[in-house]
Amino acid sequence: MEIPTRYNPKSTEEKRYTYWLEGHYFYSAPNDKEPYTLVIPPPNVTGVLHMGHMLNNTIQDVLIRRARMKGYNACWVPGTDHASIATEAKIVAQLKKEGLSKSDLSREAFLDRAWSWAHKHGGIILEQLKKLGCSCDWDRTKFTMDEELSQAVTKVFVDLYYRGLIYKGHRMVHWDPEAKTTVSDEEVVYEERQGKLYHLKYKVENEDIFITIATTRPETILGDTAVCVHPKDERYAHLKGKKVIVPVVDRVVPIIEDDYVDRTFGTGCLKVTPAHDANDKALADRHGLGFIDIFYDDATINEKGLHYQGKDRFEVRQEIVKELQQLGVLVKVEDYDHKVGVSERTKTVIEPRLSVQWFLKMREIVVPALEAVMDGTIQFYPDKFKNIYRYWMGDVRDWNISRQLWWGHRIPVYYYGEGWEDFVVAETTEEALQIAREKTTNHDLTLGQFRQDPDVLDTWFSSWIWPISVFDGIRHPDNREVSYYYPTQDLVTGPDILFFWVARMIMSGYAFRKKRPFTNVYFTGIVRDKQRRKMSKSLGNSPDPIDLINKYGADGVRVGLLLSTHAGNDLLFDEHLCLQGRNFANKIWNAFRLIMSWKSDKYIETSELNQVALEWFQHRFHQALTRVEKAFLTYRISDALMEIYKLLWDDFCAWYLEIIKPDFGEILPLSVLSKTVGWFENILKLLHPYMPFITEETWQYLKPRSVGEALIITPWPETKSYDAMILDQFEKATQVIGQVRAMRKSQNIPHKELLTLNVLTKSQQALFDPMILKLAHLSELIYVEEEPKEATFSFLLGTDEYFIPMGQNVDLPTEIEKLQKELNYQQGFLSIARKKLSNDRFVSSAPSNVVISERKKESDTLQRIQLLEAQLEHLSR
RNA sequence: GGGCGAUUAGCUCAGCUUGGUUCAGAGCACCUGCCUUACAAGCAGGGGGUCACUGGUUCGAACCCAGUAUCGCCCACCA
Repeated sequence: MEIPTRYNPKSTEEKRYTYWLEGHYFYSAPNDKEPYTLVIPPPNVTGVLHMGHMLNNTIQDVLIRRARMKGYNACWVPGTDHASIATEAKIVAQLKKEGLSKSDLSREAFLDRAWSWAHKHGGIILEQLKKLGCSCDWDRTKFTMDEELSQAVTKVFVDLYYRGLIYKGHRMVHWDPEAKTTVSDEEVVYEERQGKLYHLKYKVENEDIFITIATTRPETILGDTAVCVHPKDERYAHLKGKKVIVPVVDRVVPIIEDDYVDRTFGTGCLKVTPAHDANDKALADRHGLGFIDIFYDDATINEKGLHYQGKDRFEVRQEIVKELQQLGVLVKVEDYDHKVGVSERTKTVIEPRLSVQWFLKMREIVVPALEAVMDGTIQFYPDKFKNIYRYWMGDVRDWNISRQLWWGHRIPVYYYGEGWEDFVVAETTEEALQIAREKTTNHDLTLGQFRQDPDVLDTWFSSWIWPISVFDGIRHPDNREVSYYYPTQDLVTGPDILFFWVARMIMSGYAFRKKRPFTNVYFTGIVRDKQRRKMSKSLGNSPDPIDLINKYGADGVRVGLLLSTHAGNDLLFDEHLCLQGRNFANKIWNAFRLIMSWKSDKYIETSELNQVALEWFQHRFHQALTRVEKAFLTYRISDALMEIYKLLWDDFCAWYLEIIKPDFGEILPLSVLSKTVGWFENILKLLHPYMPFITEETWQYLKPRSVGEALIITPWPETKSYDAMILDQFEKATQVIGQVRAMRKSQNIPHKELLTLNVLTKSQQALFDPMILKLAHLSELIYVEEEPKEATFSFLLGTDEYFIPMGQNVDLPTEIEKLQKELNYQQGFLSIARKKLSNDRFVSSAPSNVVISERKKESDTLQRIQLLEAQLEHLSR
């Protein structure tokens, strides 16, 4: 095989991904091995891969590949989410382009369109994940609206209904007038908006006095059913029990008193619009008031709004202010900034509205879910999210699960009477009919008299059971798959869906399997640009991930993303990171080429130098591996990568390969070459989860491999203990080399001129001397008893002193200055140590080992000062 | 309004749980010199930080405590 001089990511990636697919390496089925399971956070079926997905799925792929190599039965389940409201919005937008609206189509025709859209776009994002290298078991690909998963959703609804946890309620809900549906509390986001506070005066009935209220939404006076003051407010004491006339509509409404009112805000008097404000509704309930709904479902004013009927709420706001002014009741207008709730999906201002909806009771279901996270049964990384979780779980309100949409799981409720009062809940219409017949004792009841609830369920009502439903564990709780794979191991997701998804999966896990759905949750950060702006389509600051892959290679992009990601920290993405990843891939490729270029012969004897190098690298490798394992224990995935990065680049390439690199024309002993290949292979193993393509590619070139020897399934190296002393000695040897190199540089001594190094030491450690000789270009290294007589350059390491004979053109002043600087530093250091030691309280209070080490510092420093002074004197002569 | 977290080199972050390890580490960026026969997507060398601020505890504080400032996040019905 010809090895290309340059690594070619594109051809390699296509070739290797096909190779893995054909080898069925991603495939998983229950067996005797211990499972390691991941379920993908299902992206929206119509979505396109963005940087957040890239990060999230790269992390999952690292985890699953590592688990696979560690011998687990690794299973990563991919899939997509139907994303009820988001997808429906896209279809509606598509219709709009054709001049159609949703109501122009029948439900069936609309769903046909949605399905064809889903089929057309559904595969795109998964194909993109393949480009990234994701090793999902594609045979298991699931969609939340698959028949099997849809039945699970229905079963869960029915089950919870009969457990008394789902109920139908007339409540104040969040209404999205754009999508014309309710949304849950979590789907409302609050945005700071500049607004106005309007002061309006209402005339008191039969009297010539007025009361002034303050409101940000003057259009809602059309629905006023009272005004309210604080019972202890002296200013309004004389108005007790009286009535006022609402301007424009001329409705007579009572003045009520409630200590809910903040006397210091506005005028201390507020208007009550129970149909369009949750607080007002609560007030109205306490005081037995009625409510007047003034909106159609698109938030235009309905017939209650007189001449405003048919106009949009914001338009009406402008117009009614003018009318109020003309009526002379607009007292003043103040600027007022406040938070406005908008729909997460459509960004439309949410309209609080009274409506009949389906709710899931949260009180009970939350209990085991909260406990599991608090007692560590489920671990969050980083754990600061525990607090946030606890706070939210502590006062979560019932979950509004019904949506006035068509795309989604239709609510399994069947009405058989005239209105919406008589209904049955069942998994199938047949079952429903049977129940209804028994309930009504009307055995002539027919399917024709049945109407299924028109609403669908919140998207999250299907994804909250995802870890169970992908293994069909709802319909068949004891099936082999779910028994084997559930609970899953890790969940990797963004903190933005902590409440939407993570919390609810934990609830459903306990509600339906009495077990946690996963053991660990790794929260990724949000991918931002360098200015810390969230990456988004509208800002145009988000690179196309596929472009990046084409430019830097999938491995390069993966490394770029992972190098700077710390759990829970936002990732400030910069293309430069990918460049670093690509350069790293290049480094691997060149190390590989170098090794492949070496000739070997089994009859050549291993030199002392090579033995030393091999000895050291073994310890260094196991030190790195130990650190990698430790980092993974706490999901410090970027730390682990950096450790391997340095192992390959600094230790393997810069030191090890340089040490054993044969001189021109030399041939390596076979045993050295094969051991070198072995260490390189070990590094490839550690690197494989991060950079699957280039590692598999080089792995396959290194040796002929059978199907069972693919890197992707090669066992992960065993951690062994290592000798820190040897690593220290090596470290010291590298410092000697560095000092000699620096000396050469400052004195312009060419590499070709071999030098002699004299060492004056108390602690002779000659193990790495051969390496020093080679890499510092020395002719010899001599241990001496005392300082050489002739003038030399010198440097200190610890208490060892090194001397190099001076050549011809010596730059003495530079040398003297350097020594002087060092001397000053040492003297400063000495004074710090002495200051401590002269403090009686330090000597008496500090632990003895600290005092001893301080004494050693003092004596060592003194010794160094003496050496430096002697050198200086020597040179100054 | 309530709560949580952060503030360490130009940038992104470790270190803080258990205060003392030769006066703080990494990667990137930067500076200097090198196209040396794996790699200029590289090699060798180098500079750079009163650990946000103010107090306190202690023989000793980046680390523990209190306060201040700035930033970020989550929650919340003040019209």
